[in-house]
Amino acid sequence: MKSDSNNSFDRVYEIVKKIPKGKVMTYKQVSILANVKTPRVVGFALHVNKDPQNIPCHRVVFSNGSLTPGYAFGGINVQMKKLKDEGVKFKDNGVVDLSSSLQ
DNA sequence: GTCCTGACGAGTA
DNA sequence: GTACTCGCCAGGA
Repeated sequence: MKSDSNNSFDRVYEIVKKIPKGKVMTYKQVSILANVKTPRVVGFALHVNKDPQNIPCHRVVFSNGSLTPGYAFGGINVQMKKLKDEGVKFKDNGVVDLSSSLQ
């Protein structure tokens, strides 16, 4: 029957799960790779993520490098801490340095 | 079956 | 340079 990545949501999960450690991806990038029309679906997919332990939502950031405001794991500070711990570089404004961390 | 909301992005004023 | 609005899709009530 249908494969795992047959739905847009599953595709988003596949992409996010494939983000390497120390790297981040923007909602737009995920939406394009997942073949979704709007990045909004990506955010919604992560919001209803069924495998938060396998889906590093903290590696998905805004196209401007900002972190997710509604981080479901604890908050932006936790998200930032995790990303820093993985080797992701941050700028002085508290946003991810996409120039070095963008997948 | 229908309406509203929602973790965004880009364009325009 | 900043702020606001519009468009898009999917899920839940």
